[in-house]
Amino acid sequence: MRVSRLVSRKHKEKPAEAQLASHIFLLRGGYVRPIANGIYSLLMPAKRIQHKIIGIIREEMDAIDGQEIQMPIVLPRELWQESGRWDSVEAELLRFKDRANHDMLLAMTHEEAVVALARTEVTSYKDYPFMLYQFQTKFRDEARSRGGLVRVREFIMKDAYSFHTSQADLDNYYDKCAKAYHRIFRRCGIPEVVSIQSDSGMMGGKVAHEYQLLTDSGEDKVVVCDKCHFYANNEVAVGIYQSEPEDLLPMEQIETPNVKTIDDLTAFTGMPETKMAKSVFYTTEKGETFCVVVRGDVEVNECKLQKIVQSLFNFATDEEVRKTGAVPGFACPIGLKCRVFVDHSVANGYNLICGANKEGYHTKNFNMRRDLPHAEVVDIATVKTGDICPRCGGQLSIKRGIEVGNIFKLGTRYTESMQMTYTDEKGEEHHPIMGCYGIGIGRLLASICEVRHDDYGPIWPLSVAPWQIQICAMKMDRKDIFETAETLYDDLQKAGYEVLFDDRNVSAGVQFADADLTGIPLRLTVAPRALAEGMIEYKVRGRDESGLVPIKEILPFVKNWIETEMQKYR
RNA sequence: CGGAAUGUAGCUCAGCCUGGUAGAGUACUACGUUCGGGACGUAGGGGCCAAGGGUUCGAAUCCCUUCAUUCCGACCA
Repeated sequence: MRVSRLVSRKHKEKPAEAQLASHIFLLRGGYVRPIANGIYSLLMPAKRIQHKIIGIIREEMDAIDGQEIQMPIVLPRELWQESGRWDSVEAELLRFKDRANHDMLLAMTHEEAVVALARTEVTSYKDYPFMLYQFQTKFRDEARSRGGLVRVREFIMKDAYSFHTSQADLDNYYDKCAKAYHRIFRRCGIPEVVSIQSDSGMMGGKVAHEYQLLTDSGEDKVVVCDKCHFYANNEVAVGIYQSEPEDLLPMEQIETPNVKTIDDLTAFTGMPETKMAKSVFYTTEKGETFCVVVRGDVEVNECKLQKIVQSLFNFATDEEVRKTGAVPGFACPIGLKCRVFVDHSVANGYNLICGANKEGYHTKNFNMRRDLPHAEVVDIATVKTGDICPRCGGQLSIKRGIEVGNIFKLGTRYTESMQMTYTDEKGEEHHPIMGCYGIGIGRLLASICEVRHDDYGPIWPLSVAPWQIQICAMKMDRKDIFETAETLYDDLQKAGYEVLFDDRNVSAGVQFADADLTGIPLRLTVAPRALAEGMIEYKVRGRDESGLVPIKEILPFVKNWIETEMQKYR
């Protein structure tokens, strides 16, 4: 490709709307252009990167016996009614009517479609297991897209669905897929992606993992143990809150005028937050108020709480709190007329301070096991830096990450609701067990840029770079330069390399700056000084690796360099 | 869906407070001088100042409404 022909304008300045490095460079480098909120066009450089990423993923999916298919983007309402998601998924699902006034939707995921396909194709146990996958556009009407290609509304995803006749077979395949995912990220040049335990959210199912690229610019919170390399999503991570055993002292009331918050209480009593029990009240959508008790230093994890309560909720008003018999600011979980959930951090504590349900008073020496024995003990704590790892006793910390992929054990959630069955060797019918496996292609592209760039632009790994080689030619108006550069371009292309040739007669600064924004790994420069010696210069993007190569030896040099470099991405 | 900010040339922005009919840099076109890390000069093209309504003799500027974008939350396979 010639730069002079390439439709991909470069910008010197940071676009006003971009904050993330990947967003800035993808716009500045002429990779993507926004069309509407969270909807982008890809220009040739980005399209080529996407093509390479898809190629890598396809190889890895084929290697675990995946069968590539393609399902439609537009689906009819009936399919999603079968699974129940037409009603359970709200605004994120884009619905519309066709000319016959029939309800349709833009697929945000393809479980329904793949089950509809597979249930008529596969009816015997002999045909199991199998995995179907595709690269297909998804549309999710996100409340807030952001970060360029990191969170968009329309995007291409590799989604794969496996079908099994036993849990053991799914477990086995799930592990194979997990390994394939690590290979995919390694081959895409981001081997630091980690898999973490996650919440299965609206997908249903029990076991799920996310693949997170840990980076400060990520939007997800990830809990990490530096000692045993345990990773978990903040929504499911569990910390341990141990307390030194103490003798149980008798409860007593203390006078605490105007002391309402935990901060007030630590200041007033001189005791640490870890000796406090904090009561928080919520009211569900149905209007039921309940109380949760956590240690003073612990934040309630509302995602965990939602799963326990099985309902949406908001903070209770003071009036709602009073109805339970508690006094706002001096609330105590004892003797309330509502459900009470106690976090392990409080259940394991000794002689804590809590409210007294009496204006101006708190209670000393609250011991949940003794004083509130029938409360429900649950895990509703938000893990924070410094908490104890449940596996190894090391320290947990919170890091940020970008979720570049995920895998789920779906079970029979969809095959039951959509009545997909197979006949086993005894002639009995069963619902197959499913797994599903996703990778967002555009997000992966942006993520690579996010962690592989310098001040001047992206540094694409050779395995995904839009082109393998960039030719810069200084002073294209000189005949010797022109002829050498053109010949080099021809020869490299004939030898099968992907070459971007900057054939413009512009200054070195412009060429190099644009080359940096394009981020191609190997740059060859044809310039007067070296050419006088019969040499061509090479420079590796993002590294202190450069030198001169005799023109005659350029093809073997390139061959060797590319082969050596590609070793890193196998 | 809440809170905040911003919409002026392809891009980055000034002008707005204090109303008088549109500016800079960059990018683009032509010519000349330059030429190894975003050169310079001269000339030129390019804007319904987000949209709609109002106030006014007169609105990019003041007021109202809507829309869009960004940031922070909520939400999110």
